[in-house]
Amino acid sequence: MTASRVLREEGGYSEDTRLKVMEQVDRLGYLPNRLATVFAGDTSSTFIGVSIPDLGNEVFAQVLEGIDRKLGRLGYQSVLGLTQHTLEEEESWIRTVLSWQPAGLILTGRNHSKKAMDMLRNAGIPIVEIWDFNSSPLDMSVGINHFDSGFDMGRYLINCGYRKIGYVGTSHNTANAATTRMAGFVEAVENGGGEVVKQLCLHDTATYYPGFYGTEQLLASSGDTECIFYQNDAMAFGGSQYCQSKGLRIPEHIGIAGWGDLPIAPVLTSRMTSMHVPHLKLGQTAAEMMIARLSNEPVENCKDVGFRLIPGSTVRRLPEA
Amino acid sequence: MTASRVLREEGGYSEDTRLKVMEQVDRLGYLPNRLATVFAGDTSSTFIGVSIPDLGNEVFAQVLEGIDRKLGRLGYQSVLGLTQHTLEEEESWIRTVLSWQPAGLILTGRNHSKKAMDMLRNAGIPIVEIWDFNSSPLDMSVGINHFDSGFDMGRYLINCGYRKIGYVGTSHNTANAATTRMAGFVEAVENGGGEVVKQLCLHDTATYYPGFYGTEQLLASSGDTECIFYQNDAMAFGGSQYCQSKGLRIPEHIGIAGWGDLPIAPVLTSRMTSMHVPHLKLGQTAAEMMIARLSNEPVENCKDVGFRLIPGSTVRRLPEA
DNA sequence: GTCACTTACGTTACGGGTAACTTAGCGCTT
DNA sequence: AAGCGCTAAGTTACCCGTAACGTAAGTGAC
Repeated sequence: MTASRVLREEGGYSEDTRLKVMEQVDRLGYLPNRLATVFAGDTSSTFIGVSIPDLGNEVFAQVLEGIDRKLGRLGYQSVLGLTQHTLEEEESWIRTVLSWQPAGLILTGRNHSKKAMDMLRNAGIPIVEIWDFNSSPLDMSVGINHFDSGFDMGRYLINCGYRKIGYVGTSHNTANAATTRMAGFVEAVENGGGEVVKQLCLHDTATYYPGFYGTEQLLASSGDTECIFYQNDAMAFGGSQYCQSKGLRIPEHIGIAGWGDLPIAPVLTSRMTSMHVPHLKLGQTAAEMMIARLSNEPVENCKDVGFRLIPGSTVRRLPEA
Repeated sequence: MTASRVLREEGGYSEDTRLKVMEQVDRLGYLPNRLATVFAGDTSSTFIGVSIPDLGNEVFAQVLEGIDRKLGRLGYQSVLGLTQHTLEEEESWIRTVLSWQPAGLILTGRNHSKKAMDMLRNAGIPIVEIWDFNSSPLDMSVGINHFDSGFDMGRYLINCGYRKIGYVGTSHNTANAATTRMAGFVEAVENGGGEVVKQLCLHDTATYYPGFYGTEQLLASSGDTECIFYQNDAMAFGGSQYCQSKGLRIPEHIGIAGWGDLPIAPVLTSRMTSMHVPHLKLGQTAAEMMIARLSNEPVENCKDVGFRLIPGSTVRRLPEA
């Protein structure tokens, strides 16, 4: 007991005793068993469950980096769950991770299976839903409005004078943020008198190569496409490489627009038209909200970190009005 | 107790009782507290601590993806630690994560602080050191021989006829795999009668933009450089973009060689000369070794997953002998 | 009817840390 | 010298799941 007091620096022991305890700690290489503390119910754990769809997508890797760096600095640990974009994986991961008594959960996306929702509600721990901004979250939410970001890009491309526009992305069983962006995009294009000549949703990862062959497929079936909007910058870059390999000049022959503004963008000779999203900050904000809640500080429970359109030079300039 | 037996499907209860238990489980939304089980010492936990330097580097994101996907499928959870390439961060993370009684640890790199080594030895749990192949690991190891991979690239560039070769990478307080690669590279170049005109180690992340401005710096001080070897593909790509922006043609005016063979490589119009490393497989192998050990299956304790030189077309072809 | 055995379920104890309480010893006051 | 307040240290009980053991019925053989 006295040793426990010394290790927690609780006071109520003499300097003499403290030294004796520390000596034995060193001699034995003693490490406290935090499981016992949490188990006894005296404090909550320092685990934060973090679910992420996949790490092949650089965007999510950055979000996770933002989360874990912030959590780590404040004495918490991320327990990772890669859900592969499926609600079943997420549900089974939630069940497991909750049995380890985490202090809180950070989940990517706003869709959860019914059983997952029940468990989350019963868990009685802080939950931050990230990525999709959600004004009526389970508990807390931080993200951006994907519909609006797609809509703004669609309107921008219309304003640039494009009318026959294609979309290349990936599809999953569940509606996700990318689906929402696409919906916003389609609405803006159609409102603006344009036409989405093709919505290509590949069953693949949202990375470079699918962007490359997706563009090949799209142009094969809709050769008159003037501009293509991609699910993210990696796919857009793959697409731009395909176009160049076929001798199509960007933006003279075809416009290319990405989403996410990846770290690769600043080095490209032509700046990619894209949507900048503060990924790292998004992750950090999620971690901060979580920790504020765990420290019983007041927290705004919805935060929109916003996006910013990068005009770039891979679509043609706005025509002089 | 009967409820415990039902939930573990241990047998020794009637169907009638089982149904009654399950009914209450549903009614109460009961989730078992795995902490208690582990705490009682009956089983080990299903946490695996995973330390990763950073996730901004796509290579490590892929390794982590390989690890977590495999662990997740087999019922284990990754507890993440981003060490930011420092031994101090790693040590403090190890101390914390060990207090949670993980079933095992997967650590990136072979260097650990003295105190970390003591803790790791005392922990009595399986440890896999990844990334650097290590024939005398703490416990188990899977990775590649970075010295050899640098050496092979150096020899290849010499064989291509290059003599004045530059290196652009990043530096950290501690020697790491990249340092080892550079050493192998320098040895091969000097053995082959070439000269490493400049070894530029930036205090920055190993990503696109540092590759871009590092190349600018290198060429400003050593204008006669014939070829540049980069710490990784992202930096090499940034470098190639710098060269192109200055009108330098690749490989006619300057050779570019990367390392790691990132997913971006297949879409580039000119295949990047690089070193292919099976990142995902490396992660999966680490997870498999861990789980085999935890299941008391026999495990080879050192695995070299190997690398493969991608000749590419960003360095000039071998001259006809 | 007795014994051996099985099935179904109950009871006790334990793990490691700590909250809450108790005790021992000391110095100071009156 | 008794009484009080304080500090330092010890004791007990608890958290929850399960191993190990106990027990009460039921079954079948002889």
